[in-house]
Amino acid sequence: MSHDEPVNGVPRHRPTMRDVAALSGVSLKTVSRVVNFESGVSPDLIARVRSAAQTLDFQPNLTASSLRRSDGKTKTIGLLLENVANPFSSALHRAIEVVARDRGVVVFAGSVDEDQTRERDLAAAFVARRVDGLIVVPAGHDQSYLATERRNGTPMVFVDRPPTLLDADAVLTANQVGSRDAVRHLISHGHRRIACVGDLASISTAAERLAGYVEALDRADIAKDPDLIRQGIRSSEAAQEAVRELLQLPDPPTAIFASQNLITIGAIRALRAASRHHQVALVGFDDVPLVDLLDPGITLVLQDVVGMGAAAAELLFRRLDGDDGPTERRIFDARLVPGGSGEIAGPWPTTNADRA
Amino acid sequence: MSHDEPVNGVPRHRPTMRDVAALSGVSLKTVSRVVNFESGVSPDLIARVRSAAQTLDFQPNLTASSLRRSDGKTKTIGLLLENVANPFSSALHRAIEVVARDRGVVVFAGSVDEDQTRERDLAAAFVARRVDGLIVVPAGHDQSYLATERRNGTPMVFVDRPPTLLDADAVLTANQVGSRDAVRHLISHGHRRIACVGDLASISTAAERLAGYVEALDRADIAKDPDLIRQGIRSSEAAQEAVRELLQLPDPPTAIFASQNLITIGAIRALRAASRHHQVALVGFDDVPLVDLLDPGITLVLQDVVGMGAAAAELLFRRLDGDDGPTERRIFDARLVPGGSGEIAGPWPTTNADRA
DNA sequence: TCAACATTTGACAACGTTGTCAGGATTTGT
DNA sequence: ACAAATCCTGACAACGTTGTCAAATGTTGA
Repeated sequence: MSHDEPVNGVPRHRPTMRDVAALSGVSLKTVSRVVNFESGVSPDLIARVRSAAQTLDFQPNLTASSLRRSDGKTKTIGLLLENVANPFSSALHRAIEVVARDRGVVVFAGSVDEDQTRERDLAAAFVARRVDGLIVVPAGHDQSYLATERRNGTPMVFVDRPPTLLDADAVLTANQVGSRDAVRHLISHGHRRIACVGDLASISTAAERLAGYVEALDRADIAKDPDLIRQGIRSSEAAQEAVRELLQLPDPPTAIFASQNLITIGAIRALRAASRHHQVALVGFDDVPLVDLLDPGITLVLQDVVGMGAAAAELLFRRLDGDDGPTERRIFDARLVPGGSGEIAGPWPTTNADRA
Repeated sequence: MSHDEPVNGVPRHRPTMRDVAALSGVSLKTVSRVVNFESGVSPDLIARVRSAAQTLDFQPNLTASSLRRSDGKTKTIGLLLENVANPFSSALHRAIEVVARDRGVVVFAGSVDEDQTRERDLAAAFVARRVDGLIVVPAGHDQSYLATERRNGTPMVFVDRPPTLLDADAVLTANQVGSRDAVRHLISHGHRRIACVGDLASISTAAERLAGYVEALDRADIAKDPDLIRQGIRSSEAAQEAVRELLQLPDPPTAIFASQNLITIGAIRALRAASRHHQVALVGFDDVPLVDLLDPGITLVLQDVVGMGAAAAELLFRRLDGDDGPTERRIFDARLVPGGSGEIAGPWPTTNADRA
């Protein structure tokens, strides 16, 4: 007796439609029809199939189904994040999941860790599993490896950073405008020696935020001091060290613009360690949890992460629904939220140019 | 001419092994052999197949492959979290991903939102896609719906909360011991009127933490005052309100045990709003970001989330590798980390029973 | 009563891949 | 030079499902 032989009607392997068909005495195709709620099956057979499916606890195999189906859809999307555990990524993940859930679509999520190779490998792993679409926060500077996949008809939406060497939809933050506003805010509170601490210049968001800083200084006719511009900061520890050094300059900054959340955290620690947190102004780009509980509260430039995630998912599903219009680029504003640290007055006259 | 007719050798649909075989002039099976690095193919054919695969940009279809393969593995696991965006969940996710990545396994992640129906639906969605295994932070109190799936051979590991009405592996925190230690810590710092603010009593972790609180009071012969025990708190806002009310009691608590991170945050806000944060002691269970920057810093009981995630993934993969020993239950200690708020002295004599 | 039609059902092939097996080519031993 | 062994390759079926089509049944109209 084979180990697959049914034991009093119950197969020893995971039941298939074939088993349900055998138990209910109908053809395979009829089971398929019942399972897929197709019309034109007699109530009698529907009942028999349902009952057989129930006793066997039959669960349709969606992978086999999507292999055979003409649309080939797996009801699955792939999400490439910087790191599933960081708050920006996981908020995005959540927003996307909510939209996907309504459509019965489940989400593969993975961390790219700012590593180009990981990005390609992960995308390939998702494609190998035939996801219906991809949402990507890219790490590398060349997404041309996705070109064939795009031609094969897989929709993809980029979030936070635009695709490079590939034409695809993107949902972005107005980084430069947000940063310019942040720095203008500091200027309007009497600062002119303003430091900018940022991530790798090769990351597009970091570059745009630096550009916003530069733009604000230029408009206010403030000379840029290279000593006050620290880029390539990869961690909150590095940021803390960078700010510590800034504070020890002969002519230290009276205000700091931190272009990313980990950097903001490092800056807070450095200012506290030097007991300068009530003297040196600070504005950070991107959310930092619980800053409202700090003293002073931290002034932040907030991105609409949830809105961006929802927009990316909706755009992706619109493409899946057949929209093949030209690629879109949706830009979300970043909003300055005063918290205290950004309103510490500097030595120069204050202006109300904030909303000029 | 059909739309699938190859145009100068390049098929108009996503290329399959059949296309690669046609272009390289070998059989389908030989392509399969080359793609899977099977031995016994002549170097000449290997080269021809490789080159054809390259020109067509052939990507093997893993879903078809796992359907046909004898082991049926999809190299995919499903992860049911409370909410992908909360720090506990996403740290777990991350730790699991790291282990899975090494094995070429990708991760479906979804939020259960403390909703029993969502839990079942999400598990069913993962099973329908034939994940190789499941890691579950359960919401409901009956996982018997997974029994057939277990019998079908899908390994599953529960994390943070044990499965109910189902025998399966679990990775848990010693909640009661951790909470008892937290409350004992408060007692040793001179507190006897200690409030306990917790989540729904129906959540096993919340119940265990309450039990730890009770145990500590009992051991110290402190009478339990029902007014000081607030359960069923579902959000940081609710916690803030609950603590506000506690502080207005005729005989208010001198210390608070917050049995979960959102509750800790609510408690911090309430204490600050009442300007009692330097008078009323606070210990929170579970991590809260940036609490070391607060004044006072917050004393926390920390779980080893990363260790738990890694352990869960390793246990799952051991099962996938064929280990069919009895179900295991791994318990991780929770560690009290003094931060300041838990060491605020109470009106009663202090003891050094902390590590009795 | 019988053709024409509508309804319900099932046989069969196919989705893209891999397991089984047999056949042909090549090598080895004598 | 021939049998036996070895190596390489491909034909075919199968994984669990759905699309296509034809057969079987029942119903209607004249």
